[in-house]
Amino acid sequence: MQAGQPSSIRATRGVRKPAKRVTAAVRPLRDAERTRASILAAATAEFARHGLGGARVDRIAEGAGSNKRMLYYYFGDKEGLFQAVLEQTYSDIRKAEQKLNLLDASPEDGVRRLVELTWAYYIAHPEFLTLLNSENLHEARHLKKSLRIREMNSPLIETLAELLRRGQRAGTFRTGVDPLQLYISIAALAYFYLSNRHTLSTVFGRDLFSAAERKARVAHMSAMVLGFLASVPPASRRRAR
Amino acid sequence: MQAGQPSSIRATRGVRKPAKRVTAAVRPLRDAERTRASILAAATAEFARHGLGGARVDRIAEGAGSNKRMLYYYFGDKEGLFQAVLEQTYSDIRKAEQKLNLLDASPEDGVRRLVELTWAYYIAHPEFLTLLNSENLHEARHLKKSLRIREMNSPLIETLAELLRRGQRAGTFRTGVDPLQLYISIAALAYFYLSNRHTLSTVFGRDLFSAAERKARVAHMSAMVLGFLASVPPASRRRAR
DNA sequence: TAGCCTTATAACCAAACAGTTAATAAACGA
DNA sequence: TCGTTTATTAACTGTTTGGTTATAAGGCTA
Repeated sequence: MQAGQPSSIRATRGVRKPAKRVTAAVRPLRDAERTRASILAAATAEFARHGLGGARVDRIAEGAGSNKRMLYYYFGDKEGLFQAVLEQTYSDIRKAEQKLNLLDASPEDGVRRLVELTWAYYIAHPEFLTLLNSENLHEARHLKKSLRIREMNSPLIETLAELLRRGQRAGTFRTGVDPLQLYISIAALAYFYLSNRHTLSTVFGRDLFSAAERKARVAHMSAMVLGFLASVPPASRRRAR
Repeated sequence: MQAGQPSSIRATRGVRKPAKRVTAAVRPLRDAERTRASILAAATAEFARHGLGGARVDRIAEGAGSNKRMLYYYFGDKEGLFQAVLEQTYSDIRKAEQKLNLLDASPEDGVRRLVELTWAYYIAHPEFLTLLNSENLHEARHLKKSLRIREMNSPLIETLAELLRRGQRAGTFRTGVDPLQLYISIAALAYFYLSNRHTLSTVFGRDLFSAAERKARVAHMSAMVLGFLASVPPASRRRAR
C-alpha cells in the first residue's frame, strides 16, 4: 500500500491546520456513507478482476482512497466484504429487472426484448459475470448466508410465465415449456458467450467480441429462443396428423 | 506441508537399507513420469477447487505425495503448472470428441446425441468447467501462450456443419445457421446450468442438481436445439406464403 | 466548550506464501 | 565399479498476506 498519492477527496486533509472550515459542511471530512460506498466500489472492481482468492485487501483499500482498517471496520473481514459486494450486485440487477415492461407488447416481442436486454445488461455489467463465477466456485457459500439476497426474488420468472401463457393462448407458442428452464436458457446463451469469450476466441481463432460478431450473436440467440417457442413439439405433431 | 504421512507409493522408502531390491524393477523408486503425472493430477484438483488465485502450491505438493521442489523442477512455476493442467484438460476433451460418431445417424439424432454427450461430459468432468472459468478470468492468458492447445482444433464444428447441411437437404432443418454459433449455444445451455447451479439453486429455491431436475434439463436442452432447427425462419415463412 | 462517540490513520504482527538452496541418493552408461 | 546425470528431499528465505493495535481527531450534544 503506497502512501504517496492521497485521493482528491482527502487531499485537503494533509494541510496543516485549516481548523473549522466552512467547506466542511459541503464535503465533510468524515463521511461514513461515502467511505463505505467507495470501499464497496473498489472491492467490486477488485473481486471482479481477480476473484475472491486473487483479490488483495491492500489493493481494495488503496483503490478506495481509504485505509485498510476502515474496510474491517465496516465489513468485518474479506469474506464479509465479498458478501456485501454480492448483495449490492444482486440488488442492482433486481432493480433493473423491475424497470422492464415486457407485458405491454406481443408475446414474441416480449421474449425478444428479454433476450436483448439480458444481453445488454451483461455487456454493461461485466463484473456481474465474474463475481457470479467466483461465487459458484465457492458453491454459493456467501449467497446462502445472505438473507438480503434470498429475500429478493426475481419478477422475471412470473413475467415469462405470463408471456408463455399468452403466446400459447394465441397459438403461436408451443406448450409444455417450464418458465424457469427457459429463463435459465436465455441467460445461458448470453452469459456463456460473454464469460467464456476469451477462451472461445482463442480456440476458434475468431474475435467473438468484435461489433459484427456481437451483433450476429444477439440475432442467433433471438432466433433460437423464438424459433424454439414457435416450433411444434414432436408429441403434438403426431396428434395433429 | 505436513511430513507426517508419506503416500503408499513411497512408504517403502523410509525403511532402513533394503539396498538393491528386486521389486525396484517393478516399481522404480524414482519415476519421472509417475511423479510428473501425480503432480499434474493434484494440481488439476487444486486449481479446479480453488481457482488459480486461491490454489496453494504447498497443498498441491502434499496432494501429489511429492515435494514442492519437484513441482518447480517439472513445471517451472505455479503458472506454468496451471498451463500444463489446461493443456491436459483440453487434450482430454479433444480425445473424447474424436470418439464421437455423430454422422452415422439422422441429422436430428446426431444433434440430439451431441447435446446429450456434451451434457454428460460436463457432468463427468466438473473440473473442466471451473478451470475454464478461471482461465477466462485471466483472459485466456495461459491458453494463448500454449502452442499445444492452439494446435488442437475441435472436429465438432465441421461435424456439426455437415449435420446441418444434411438436415437442410432433407428439408427438416432451417437454413442460415452458423455452425459455430450453434456449437457455442449447445455448450452454453449445458455449461451455464452446471457451472452456476449453486447460485441458481439458492436464488430459485430449487435443487437443480437433483436427478429429476437434471433429467428435465437435458430434455429441455434437446427440445430447444431441435425445436429451433426444425422451425422456419420468419424471412422464408414470408416467402413460403 | 467540554466530553464523548464515531470515523480515520499509520504502524505493526504472525502466519502463509511462492520460490530457492544445498545436499543426497537412485539410475545408468562406460 | 566408477563417474555422471537425473530425481528427490528438507530446510530455508524474503515477501506478501489478512487482520490488529494504538492513537488521534472530527463533529455532534448538552
